[in-house]
Amino acid sequence: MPGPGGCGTITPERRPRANPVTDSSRYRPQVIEERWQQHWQSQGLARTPEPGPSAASHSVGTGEPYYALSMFPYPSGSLHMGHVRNYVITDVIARVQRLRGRAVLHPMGWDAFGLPAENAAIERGVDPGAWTDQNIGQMREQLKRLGLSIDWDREVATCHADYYRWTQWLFLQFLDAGLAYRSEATVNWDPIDQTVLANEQVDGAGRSWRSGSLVEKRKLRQWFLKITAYADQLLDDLPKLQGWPERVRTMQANWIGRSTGAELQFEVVDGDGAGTGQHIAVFTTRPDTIYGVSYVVLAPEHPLVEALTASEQQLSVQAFIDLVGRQSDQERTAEDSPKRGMPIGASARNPANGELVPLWIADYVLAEYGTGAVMGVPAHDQRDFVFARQYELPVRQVIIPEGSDEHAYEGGAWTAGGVLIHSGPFDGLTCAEARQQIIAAGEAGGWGQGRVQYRLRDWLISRQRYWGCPIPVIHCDSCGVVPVPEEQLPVELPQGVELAAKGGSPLAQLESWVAVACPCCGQSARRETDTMDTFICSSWYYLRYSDPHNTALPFSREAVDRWLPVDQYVGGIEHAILHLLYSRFFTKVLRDRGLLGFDEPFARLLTQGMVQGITYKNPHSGRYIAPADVADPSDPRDPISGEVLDTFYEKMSKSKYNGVDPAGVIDRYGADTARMFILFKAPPEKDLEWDDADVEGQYRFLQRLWRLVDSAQERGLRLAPSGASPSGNAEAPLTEGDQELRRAVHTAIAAISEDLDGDYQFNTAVSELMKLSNAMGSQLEAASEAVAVEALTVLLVLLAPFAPHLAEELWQRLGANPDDDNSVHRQRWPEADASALRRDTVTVVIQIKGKVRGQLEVPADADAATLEALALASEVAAKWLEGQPPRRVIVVPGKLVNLVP
RNA sequence: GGGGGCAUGGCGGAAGUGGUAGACGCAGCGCACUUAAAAUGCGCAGACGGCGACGUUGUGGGGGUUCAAGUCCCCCUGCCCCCA
Repeated sequence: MPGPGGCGTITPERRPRANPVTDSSRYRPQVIEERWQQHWQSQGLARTPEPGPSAASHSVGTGEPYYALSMFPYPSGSLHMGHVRNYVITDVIARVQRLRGRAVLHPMGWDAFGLPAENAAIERGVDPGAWTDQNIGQMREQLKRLGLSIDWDREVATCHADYYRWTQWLFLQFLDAGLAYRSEATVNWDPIDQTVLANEQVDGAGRSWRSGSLVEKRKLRQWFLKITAYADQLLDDLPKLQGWPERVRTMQANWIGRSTGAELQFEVVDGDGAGTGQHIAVFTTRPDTIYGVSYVVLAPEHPLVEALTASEQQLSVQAFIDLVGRQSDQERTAEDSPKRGMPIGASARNPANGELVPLWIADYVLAEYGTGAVMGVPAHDQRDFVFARQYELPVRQVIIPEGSDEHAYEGGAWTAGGVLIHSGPFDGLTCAEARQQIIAAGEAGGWGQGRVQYRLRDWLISRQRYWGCPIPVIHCDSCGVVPVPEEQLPVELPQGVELAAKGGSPLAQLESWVAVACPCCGQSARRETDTMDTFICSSWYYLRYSDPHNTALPFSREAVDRWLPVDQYVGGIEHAILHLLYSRFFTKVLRDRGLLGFDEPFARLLTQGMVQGITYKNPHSGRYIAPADVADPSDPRDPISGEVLDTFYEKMSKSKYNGVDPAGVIDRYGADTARMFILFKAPPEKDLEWDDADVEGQYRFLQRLWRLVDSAQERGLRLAPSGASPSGNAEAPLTEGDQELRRAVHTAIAAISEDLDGDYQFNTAVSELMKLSNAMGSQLEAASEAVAVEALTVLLVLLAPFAPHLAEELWQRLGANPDDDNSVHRQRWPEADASALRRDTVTVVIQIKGKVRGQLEVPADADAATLEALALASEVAAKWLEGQPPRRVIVVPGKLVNLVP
């Protein structure tokens, strides 16, 4: 591949300048990029401006704060293309905002706790902390090669004690607020990783998101955060997030899953039909269908099941419970899976009409949701309908569509609205009316009440793992759960723990660490040995960046309110639910604690698409083939069998051999090419197909820019110190060529400014840069010096956010002095000059009945009547109207004239 | 099953509030430079017809609204995502 080698042995300075085809006119990113990265670092170009008079000396960066944030990475040790895309997007945003005069915070850090470090420790006997720090070091160096304008002075790592000290401090805030509690719970137990998982970490097939093993159910005493207490706020504030993608808001709303309905009490009856005093509470969103109940179903885990099961049913019920226990929630409730259940030999009384209905247990009812019991209304719920058909339970219709007869809908459940029948005093009411009145009747009769139910569960945060943030509490036999006093924070992770042991928390095995005096009574007590879910650590890191060196608090109120909410957050769609919901929850809790003064942490969210690599697969063997082993990409064949391969793009991964290493791309083309390619190839939120040929094309574009500036330099053009606008005047009007070039320049300013405002469209912004470059390529040579210099100045400033190294190099080559800090990155974003965009004549289209038939060059200020007259007089009109006057004429000034015969 | 999104040349993708479809780039073709190639520069390029100026057709398929539809409405097909 003819990549840029950088193999010349003669330094540019020693070459004679006369020959245009010299090494000095070759773009060699390998030489310039590292130099500028070091220079910028020494100049503090990415440093976050602090408020106050000291910063006022410089014109740039003293404006309103702007916070540009990428989702911080897990430090795996190697950067992949998904990271590159994420951080380049955020970097462009940060750089544009600086050029626009904003004071920019653009930080980076590490989501550094988690299982990979612990697994590496077990497999290789290394210290998880040392392993993680080494990875951080590697990744930081890789990131720096991208030329990101990150303020590294604000770097945080969640696994460092100076960070997790405050994670613990914040946990104690939750504890103090009554939002952290311990509870015995059925938990998802991962038998491979030997830990519990949050519901969110179990996939649709009931497998661990990390180990992939089937998750088991276990009862354990666990720590929870009471996110359900904020369910309403988290849902109701979603409409505030207009800068978020609609689908992310929808996903969060679905996840919270608020449903309004009623909790109704069914009294258990004995064999003679007499009440036993025991009640089964069911939750339903359809209290209006209560007269259609034909049975009540309990979750197999429901606490009353054992007591209520008739003795002759004991064996089969127990067998059924065991069977269900092996299924995941998803399997149990999937609509297409068979519903299974059995009667337990007891009955309950319908509180509305006094009827006795049988009690069942079934797999599709979950103990965790609602009350763990539902009323079965086969006529008006599809799952109940399927269940009833299967077990020959009665189906009674109590809702009919308005105006229809009652037998019209027997084929399946009628789940839409209608009018009540067979419902005693409620007959004739609409569903909505009946819901209210039946709830009212229930409240009056003591057998029901309105209730709001959420799909959202409390957040299980306990992990039986070493490499996480220790939960800062102490268990004392006499005082109970005692928070570790603030001044004793951080509770540091101890060294030398045996990590390979299975079956519980590694910390529990280190007696010297566990045994501690109770802070309350001084008696011997024991530390909590669970660590926190790493999602806790990532739920507040964006706050810490505002004040990363604070040793008295996680952040000061002043700093956090100055920088937040984050103006633009950028990251993967995979965090649409968990991380973003948890962060919103944290923000609201901390607001209620008075620690910060805003409701939502992220004003705008950009979810960038995946980076996909070209993937070859043998359709018969199912084997993936590395692109390097495919001899002819236009006819991809298996290198061994010669079979034709399937070709497609898929997310880059090792097992598919379709990954592209960012370091290799930077080595070959430089960071600027990689940045430009990624931004240009696809809109930011869409998946991006990595294509070496397109990368090559992007490199050629940067080379063209290099040559363009090189020849301008040969001509002796230098950047003007003042930057006065060469707009011409009456005595010395601009030539037509100058006007045309200026129009191209200011069109680019307007278009790119538009593309970078709010909704970011980097792909079209880059294409506008290309257009400007094309225009300059043909017109710069003939342009006057003033206009040419303006064009060059604008081109380089517009280029600066995208290809920062090249823009800076060319800026300096055109005469700016790097030593007096005249960086292209400290310039002002240009303003489009409306007078440059003005033109004397414009082309309008002549349509005949909506079809384009010709064009007309007209004065730009021609009014509708003039345009109509010109169009009617045109040859096009003569040809198509055949002498008849048009029935109708539509004129869109500056655009078209439509003649309708 | 529910909710959301998408569908435009050989390919990636452009097209404020309906107003010249295909910007920009990749791949391709032609020309110039070169002994030649690479690189570079210039040009062509939706499809069909025509030597041509042009004409017809064209944004997944079908219908509709409109002077005018990629864009708005209805139906259908396919793909993707989320929730069940």
